[in-house]
Amino acid sequence: MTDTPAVGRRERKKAATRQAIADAALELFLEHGFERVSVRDVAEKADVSTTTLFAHFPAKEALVFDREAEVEAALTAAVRERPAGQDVVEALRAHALTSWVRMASDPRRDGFTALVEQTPALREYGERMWMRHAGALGAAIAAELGRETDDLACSALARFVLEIPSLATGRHHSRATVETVFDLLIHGWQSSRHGSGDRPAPAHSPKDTPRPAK
Amino acid sequence: MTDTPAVGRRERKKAATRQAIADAALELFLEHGFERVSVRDVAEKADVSTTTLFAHFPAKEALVFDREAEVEAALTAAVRERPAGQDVVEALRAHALTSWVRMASDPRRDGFTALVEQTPALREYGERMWMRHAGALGAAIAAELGRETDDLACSALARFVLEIPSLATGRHHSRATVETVFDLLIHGWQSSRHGSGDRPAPAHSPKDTPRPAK
DNA sequence: GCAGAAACTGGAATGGTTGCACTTATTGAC
DNA sequence: GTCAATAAGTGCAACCATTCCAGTTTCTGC
Repeated sequence: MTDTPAVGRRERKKAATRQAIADAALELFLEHGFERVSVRDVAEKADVSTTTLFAHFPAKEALVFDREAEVEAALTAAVRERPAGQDVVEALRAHALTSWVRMASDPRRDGFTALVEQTPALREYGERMWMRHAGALGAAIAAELGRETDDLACSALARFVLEIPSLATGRHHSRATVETVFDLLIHGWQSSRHGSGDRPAPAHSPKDTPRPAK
Repeated sequence: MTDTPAVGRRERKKAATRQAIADAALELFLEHGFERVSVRDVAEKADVSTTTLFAHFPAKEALVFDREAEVEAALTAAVRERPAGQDVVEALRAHALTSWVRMASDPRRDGFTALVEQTPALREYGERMWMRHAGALGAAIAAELGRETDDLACSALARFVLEIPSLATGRHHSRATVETVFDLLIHGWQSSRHGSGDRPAPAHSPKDTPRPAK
């Protein structure tokens, strides 16, 4: 009785419908597998028409990744509202470590993670999902640095950072992955010639034909 | 009558069929647009069944990008057969400049380029296509450097390099794009604070507190 | 209240993709 | 040459995601 918090009944119902669809989808996918469940099944279980389902989600794969909007908001917020004096890249690293690594190691998400990693269509969709945010992130970075909105270096940095989740899948130590890739981004490939690295000639090299040119 | 070059009639015919399909597809797409041509149309024009079409290409979009295999081969060859003493990254930059930039500016490809850029499904498929080579390229780099096949830095480098074509689309000076991104990759973000860039702080803060630690 | 917008519905159509049972062509071995 | 094995191709029907359409119901602002 106390609050009419500016969100009307309509909006609430819409959100509820959306949530019902996403919940139904995840449950069915987890139980039977993504490709063995049709969108009609999902719509059925959520008690809506398939038309409605597609009014809320642009594709079957999107049913699994609700939350895109929030993820992008968090991403740009991480650079825009970073602690005073903090480097943009540093802010991104911090965000990656707190948000992504934490999420990856949350046991409640194990089923979800397994589902995505075992379903090619979902892995692919997930990777593209990250890249869809590259524009927004690049623009945010550029804005912070006072460069043109489509500044190449900023766009590139955004894309590279957003490759990290994809690079991390299938690797055990996701924290170390984040750290390593950020080191590479900050200091460049040049400095990454650690111990074992970059003396292509000495060890085994029959592969150095002195002058092929072309 | 002189050569039986180890490729039998069967293989030749198969290749011919594949080519006929790709040719028919490109011609129809260029004339009517990608989405207004159905795979059945393409099959029809190439005088094969749609079943056969899908035996040669895994998806409608793939009809446009035949040549994937060659592209990947060229990519790994670029690092494997680079001039003696040349850095791996240098070899990749050279490859990018000669192969990609040249291709982008070839007027014979204008129609093709326009088709891809104007069709979201094709742009997307094209971007994913590059990333599909990341595994092979990363492995090739790792092999050259004597690291583990799935070495993180190598995988990351491969992916970052393969982002370049996508970053370059829509930008005028594709050569400059390649150069800039390689500079970023080699020397790192730290060094990319060029002239116009890095004094966004006037308003709220000097953002380089050297040690916020963690 | 009421008009208009927005959410939702049911069903049919479109079109990419796959499965199946079958024919035809090529090959390698005898 | 003959033949069996195999790969390429066929035609068709089915599947399913996605969209279109023509409504109906439900909110919202006035």
